[in-house]
Amino acid sequence: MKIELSQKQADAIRYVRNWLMNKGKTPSVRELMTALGYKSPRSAAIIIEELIRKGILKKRSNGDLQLIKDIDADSVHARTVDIPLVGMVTCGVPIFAQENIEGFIPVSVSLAKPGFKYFLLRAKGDSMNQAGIDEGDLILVRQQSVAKNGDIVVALIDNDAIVKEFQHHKNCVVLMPKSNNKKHKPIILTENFQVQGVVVTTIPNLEV
Amino acid sequence: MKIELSQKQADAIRYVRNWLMNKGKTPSVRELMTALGYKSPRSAAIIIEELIRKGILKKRSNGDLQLIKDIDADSVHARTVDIPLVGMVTCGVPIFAQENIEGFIPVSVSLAKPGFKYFLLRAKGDSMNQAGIDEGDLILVRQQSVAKNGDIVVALIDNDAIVKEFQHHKNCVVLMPKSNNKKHKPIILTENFQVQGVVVTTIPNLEV
DNA sequence: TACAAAGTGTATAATAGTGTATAATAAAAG
DNA sequence: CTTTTATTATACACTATTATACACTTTGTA
Repeated sequence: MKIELSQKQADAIRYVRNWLMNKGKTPSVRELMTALGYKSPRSAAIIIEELIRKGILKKRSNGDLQLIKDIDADSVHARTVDIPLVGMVTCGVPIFAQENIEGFIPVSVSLAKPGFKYFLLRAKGDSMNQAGIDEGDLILVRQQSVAKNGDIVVALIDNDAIVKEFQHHKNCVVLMPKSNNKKHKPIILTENFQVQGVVVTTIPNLEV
Repeated sequence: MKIELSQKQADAIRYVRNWLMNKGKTPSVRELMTALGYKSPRSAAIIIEELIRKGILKKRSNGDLQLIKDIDADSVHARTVDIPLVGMVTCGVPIFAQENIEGFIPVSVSLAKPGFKYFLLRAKGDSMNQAGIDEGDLILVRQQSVAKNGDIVVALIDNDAIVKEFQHHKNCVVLMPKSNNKKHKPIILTENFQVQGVVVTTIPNLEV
């Protein structure tokens, strides 16, 4: 199924995706306006309406946008798969639920191997900079609920997605930070919590 | 039944929980304000109003807040509370005094249950290695002044935090070492000494 | 007891940002 | 030319946040 796109609409999609990758959220109407060279918010709003009508964008309940499908994926790059970018993790909701997914980013199949389930996460804070993960990086995570000692895992703690080193001891599990910054503490847990996945690789933030 | 929470609201809940755990009361509007990074009490008040509306907080007759239901600790999302790490115990100073606390470490609420007061202690020496406590281990201690026979208790003797097995006899209390090292002797005390707490669990050799 | 200081919850108005809608204008097409 | 389309300037309603003020309680001190 081919979708007809105007030049401006294609630009808008690319812009939304880049904004999503670099800032972790979709742009506002006025931000899209200036990015596309318009001088009125109405112009950008019309582009958005069209893309929603074509099923590429969606409007969430809170008003934010959501990038449903990536238009490059089915046309140009055959050797990529669309991996969901998980934003704010909503309380009590599976990490792959619709409301957690900000959009889809094409990732090379040499990283995201067929047969496994992956998601992308945006790193915040510097608690993992010793492990090569800096603020704003995108983290490619393979979904699995088991981990072995030394794995860098993603876990949901206190309504936040935490990325730390997994250490299983006799009675408990400790999630260790890999920062040299003393302010980052380990987290001590019982065994009855769920690991969301293990980090495969990180994609450095292109911006800055 | 799921409750939609914004990030700020989730932060607020965690903050209230920790405040409750460590200070025995809920924070004031302005304390929550600074904790959440706001600059106006109105902003924190709105968060509180929302959480009251969602049935998570409640306002008592005297105006204090009350944490009605913490989001149920299911297997996916682990909840934590910040437990003070007590370093060197200073002479004559209560164990929870500011000068004794090195920092706070998040511990799962399934280990540190709300309603009790806990602290973490670093084990030194090998007097408890038979009981699975080695040098450098972190010990999670529930604060209480009574103990029953067989409990591993923390007691302050001669300005030192001692971890030993509690045994109450007719006229005296004996603190038994559990080491196979002969140099560690039992300590015989009269009843007028203070038990600081009982050991809940130990975390092997955590470098913080 | 009286007073002052600090901390409390609450309320108001102002600001900045948001999405959206209207009517006027400019460009393109018939 | 007229008609249609795209774009503009502008306004409106809404939300989040801010600075600030007010009335009240507690607390220590003179």
